[in-house]
Amino acid sequence: MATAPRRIPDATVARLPLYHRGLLELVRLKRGTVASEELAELTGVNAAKVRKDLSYLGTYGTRGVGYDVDNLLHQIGHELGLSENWPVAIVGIGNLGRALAAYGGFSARGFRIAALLDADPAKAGGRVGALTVRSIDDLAAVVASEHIAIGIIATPGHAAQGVAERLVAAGLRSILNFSPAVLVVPEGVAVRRVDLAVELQILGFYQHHRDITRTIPGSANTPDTSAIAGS
Amino acid sequence: MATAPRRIPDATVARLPLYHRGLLELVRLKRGTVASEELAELTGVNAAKVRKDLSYLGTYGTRGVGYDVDNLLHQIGHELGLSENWPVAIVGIGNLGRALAAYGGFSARGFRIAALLDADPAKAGGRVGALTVRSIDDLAAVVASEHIAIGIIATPGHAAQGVAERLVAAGLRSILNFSPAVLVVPEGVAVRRVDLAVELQILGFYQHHRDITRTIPGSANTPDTSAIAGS
DNA sequence: CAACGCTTGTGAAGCGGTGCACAAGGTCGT
DNA sequence: ACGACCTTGTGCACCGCTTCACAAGCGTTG
Repeated sequence: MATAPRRIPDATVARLPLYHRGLLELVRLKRGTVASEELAELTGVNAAKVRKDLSYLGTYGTRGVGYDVDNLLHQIGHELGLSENWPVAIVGIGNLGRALAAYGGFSARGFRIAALLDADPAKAGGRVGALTVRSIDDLAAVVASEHIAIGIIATPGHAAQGVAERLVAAGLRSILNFSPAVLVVPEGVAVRRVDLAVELQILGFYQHHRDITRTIPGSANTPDTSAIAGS
Repeated sequence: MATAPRRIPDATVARLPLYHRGLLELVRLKRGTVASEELAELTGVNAAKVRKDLSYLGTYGTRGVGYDVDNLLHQIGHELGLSENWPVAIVGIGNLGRALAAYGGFSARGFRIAALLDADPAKAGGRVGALTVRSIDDLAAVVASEHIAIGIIATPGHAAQGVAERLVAAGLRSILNFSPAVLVVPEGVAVRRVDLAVELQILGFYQHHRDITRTIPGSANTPDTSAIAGS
């Protein structure tokens, strides 16, 4: 009944969803057990790392056999708090907010879009799928009545900090920020930032430097670009 | 004229876009110079880290004064290959693909959506903003004629690997993958994966564990949650 | 022109994560 | 029942990144 005693490293936490998805795939294929080697290949992770990661959750494997797919899936789901079916609110119903609201991938992975909010009075009252867009002023009421656990910010950058403060004031402690702004929040509030342009810029850097080194045949000793493909 | 001699660590590369955006903000505020301490606060990064990161680019700061905003912005932009104005193709014009196509943030950061592609014949020929959706079968021709440098995959997971292979076959070496699939690509091809559900699941983990430890008053010694807010 | 204050740039220590290599401990066939 | 085989779980060495602390260097002021 006791939770796993060990503290789980952040890097491992970030990979658990990956394993979770891989296991979902294996369930679909009716596979009963899986070896770390196979799960590693499926998720693009080193096999030793897979075993070490899973060992943090407890001893759920069987030596000589592998891991029971159903059981492992359940354990990881439990660790991620997936059974909670977290209600999520999206703030900012522009192009991105609408796309997120319509994205089917969330419900299959333990999340339910429970509310849509926007500051624009013209948008309030409009419908997106099965939900009605509400005013940001109703935030506190919506968070309470829908038991919202996680807030997604999909506003322009200049509005993000203000929205974050209102989310925190409403009691939320988990924020997913799609705006390019860097949020300042009180200690204890978790923020993850996904900046679409940043991802492109990182790719741009490597592309640019590949181009440069290719035009300089002298220094073409390929300094381990495998790290790129591996990331 | 020579490029900075030192190899730039991956972790630093991932932060350069952050600094770049912070500097854009400072330009807007007409600030002439900026100290590492201030840039650190603006980007949520440790000041020593800022200095070390910038030192990889060369010596662009002035002791006792700080960094010249315009110059530093230019240097980082150059390092990121930003002046290239990379032409980008989006494959998969569903909700997410359309939102990405309409996202204004790209053009301001050195990227231009130059082509939209989809496998669904019903979608080909349709218009999104100023662009016409083309068939995925035209991929090679489009990449060549538009000089596409980066491909964005916004298809469902089951189609992603196939699309990736076609992108690589067309000569692309940089892929941004929004599908939940883990792509297998040849060495030398850079892939970055942004899984929206994964980000939520990571938040779910921390939320879940906060809830657990809060209900167990004994172990409430707050083991450095600043790492959460800091990430 | 010299002394002072401020900020950079970096040596070095510390930390977390990775990956190897192997013992421990199962299963399966005979 | 026993031995061969397989896969987990983990100790350990390594590596890259982070962070501190401070000397070096620039501008400014008296």
